[in-house]
Amino acid sequence: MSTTPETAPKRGSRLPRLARRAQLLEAAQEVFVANGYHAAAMDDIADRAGVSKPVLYQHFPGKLELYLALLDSSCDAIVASVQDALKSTEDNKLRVAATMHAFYDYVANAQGAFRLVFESDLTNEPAVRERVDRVTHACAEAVSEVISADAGLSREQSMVLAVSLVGMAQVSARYWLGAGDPSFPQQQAADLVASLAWRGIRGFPRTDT
Amino acid sequence: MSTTPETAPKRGSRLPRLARRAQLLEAAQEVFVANGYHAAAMDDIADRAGVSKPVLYQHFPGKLELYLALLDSSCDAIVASVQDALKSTEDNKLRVAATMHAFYDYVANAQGAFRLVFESDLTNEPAVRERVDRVTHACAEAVSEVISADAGLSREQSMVLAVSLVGMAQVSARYWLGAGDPSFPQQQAADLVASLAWRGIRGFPRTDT
DNA sequence: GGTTTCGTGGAGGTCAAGATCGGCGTGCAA
DNA sequence: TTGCACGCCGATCTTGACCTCCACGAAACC
Repeated sequence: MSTTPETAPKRGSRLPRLARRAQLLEAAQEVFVANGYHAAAMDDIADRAGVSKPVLYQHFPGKLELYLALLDSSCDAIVASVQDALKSTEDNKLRVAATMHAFYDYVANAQGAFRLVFESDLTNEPAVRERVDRVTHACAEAVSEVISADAGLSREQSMVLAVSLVGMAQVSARYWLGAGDPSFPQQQAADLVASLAWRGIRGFPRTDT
Repeated sequence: MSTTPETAPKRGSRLPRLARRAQLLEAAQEVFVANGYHAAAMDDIADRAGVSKPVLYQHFPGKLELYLALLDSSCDAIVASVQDALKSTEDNKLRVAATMHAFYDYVANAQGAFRLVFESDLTNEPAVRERVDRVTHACAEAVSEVISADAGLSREQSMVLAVSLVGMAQVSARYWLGAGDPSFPQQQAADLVASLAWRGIRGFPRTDT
């Protein structure tokens, strides 16, 4: 009848509010990444954090807000990473490589946070859709500025090219991660795709065959 | 305007089994495309088809099976389209262009069936994940054969490049469709991205700067 | 050391959505 | 004309997940 008298590792320990919130966010990210939004239950998140559900609801108004908090972090992370990569040099070839590596780093690390952005199962929710689209748009816009500055293309044209490069990075990085081939390391894959991107984009708008 | 010009779905009219099934599939595709899997209710699908829910369950065992039937059609369509495009010529530059146009055609037409493949919100379901991954894999493999035949790269390398090109086509086509800019027609966008892809992939494995 | 306060925990309400049963009407055959 | 068979519909059930209510215990303060 009585619960285990000896103190469980985390069960029952009181934490400062911010620490508790951080712990809840971490637990929620693990569950959302592993199961997606719909298959993730608030019970699972609370259990994973070692607390009960009311505690969760004292920190977040609902499941959607909890998800959006994590999604915002993930979106900000990848966008900032890409922007930093683009600002890291003035050599466009190195820029392409740095940006490609930024995508691969993000996919390979960040505890799978990329799944929240690139594999969300809540894209019908307008708030989610808006954030996910914003990531592609922001990354592409940063790339597009570099393209249009050097190539003299129209805004729509350079945006389509930029989105193409972003899609290339995003899809290939996810494929590389899913393949999980240890004989094909991250650096090598990212460099290969970066060379593909650079060969494609350099020299625009030359139209030779 | 409704996209059903002639079929008069009168409430209470009896249809042959196959015709009814086709009608149900069409209605289900509209609802799934518009709302995604989770937000789509079986009631909505039945209403859209002008029948009641029991009829739906007499044709399909459950919601998942109905979805998978549609998903299979969409997957087969895009894979076949890409394979046809690759077989349509022996000139690799034209191959790239034809394949890119295949993606753009698929996204622009097919009543939004591409959403089932590229924007599914049921990727946590293994059966769905398997089919969606299979599309990218099959398309990339077809592209990869052409690449490795001409470039002498390893299988893993040519697959990563092929997946990159597929991702480029897929993401840029969806972006172009979402932008909905009438002054930037499909043909022009597809050609632009095709030229990006061709500049990138031609001449591999040259490694000059 | 006692009291007060606040956070925690288990048990429960509510509701939406997938999945199913008793009437009903139509068309065919005798 | 009339009985029969078959497919369709309204109404219902159940499940599962999000979201709160009543006891307990630990910390803080005088």
